[in-house]
Amino acid sequence: MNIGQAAKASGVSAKMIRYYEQIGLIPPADRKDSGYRDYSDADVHMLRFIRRARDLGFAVAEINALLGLWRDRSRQSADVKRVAAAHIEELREKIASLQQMVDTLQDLVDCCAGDNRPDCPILANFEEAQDGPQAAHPSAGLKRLSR
Amino acid sequence: MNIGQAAKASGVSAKMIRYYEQIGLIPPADRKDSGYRDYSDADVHMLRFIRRARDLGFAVAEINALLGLWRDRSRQSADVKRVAAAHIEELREKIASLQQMVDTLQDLVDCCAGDNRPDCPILANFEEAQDGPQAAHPSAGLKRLSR
DNA sequence: GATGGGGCTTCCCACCGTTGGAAGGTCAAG
DNA sequence: CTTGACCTTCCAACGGTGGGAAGCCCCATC
Repeated sequence: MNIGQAAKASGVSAKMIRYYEQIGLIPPADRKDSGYRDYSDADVHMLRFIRRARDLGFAVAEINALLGLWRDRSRQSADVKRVAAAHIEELREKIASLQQMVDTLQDLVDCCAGDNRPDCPILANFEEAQDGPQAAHPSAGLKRLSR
Repeated sequence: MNIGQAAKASGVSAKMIRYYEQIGLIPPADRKDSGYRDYSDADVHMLRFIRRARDLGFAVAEINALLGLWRDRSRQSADVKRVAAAHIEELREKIASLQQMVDTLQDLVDCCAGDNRPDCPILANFEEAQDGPQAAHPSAGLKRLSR
């Protein structure tokens, strides 16, 4: 199976499949004599797994952990649950931070006449507001996975 | 005033100040004979404005628009309001998408025993789930601002 | 057998915002 | 004069994804 077929079957673009291979998230694909990558149904299955995890917002490094658990038939579901719960927590924090922005902005917007006069509490706030929260950023990067 | 002072006073890092200048979000700073950038209180004021806007999640392109309105003494508050409202909408969509992930994941986590056995509904779902939503992506990039 | 078209290969570049570092010039205090 | 803190420019990286060029491969059709 060529990379294009695997892409269609898994929902992961050919570009991303090559990228995942490059960073070591997935093992190097077999090659045909022509040099073309050759994918099995099992490979596609794995790609679908990855796609699902990405759709749920897992970062590549987290997916790497999940893939490890997935392949490990003697895993403990507690480990999977822990990874998922941690991710939920990250998502909730992101949501809270975004929601905070929305609340602040909505207050400002509600105070703004929104007419043809120049006076605007939104701009006024932007001018005057003191040092903000400068939201802690996540970091936790992956440089190169396994291998 | 050196860039370091301006950074401290505005809450925008020196690195970012140079970057904002480079992409044209802010005009090139005056230079002293030494070649050092020289900032006025007005410059710092503008940087604080930018910082506030970034803290509220505005993208650089949006800040560019806001800065234009800020400088325009004959602006109409309706224009500002429109930009802010549009941004709120973006934020809400992002939140909704994140919340959707949380909901799905929470259901899965709730179903997971989280013990020492390998059976895990989370992994099972990742294996089986059909084609997901593949969330529409925002795009709308800034290549180079003004000038 | 030749030609064409579509898929595959690798490679580099872009996005966005931010941080880090290297190599060198400047400034102020000791 | 030396030291150290600051400034300058340039280059690279991070996450993940898409775009495109140059060249090879495979298959079908003439």
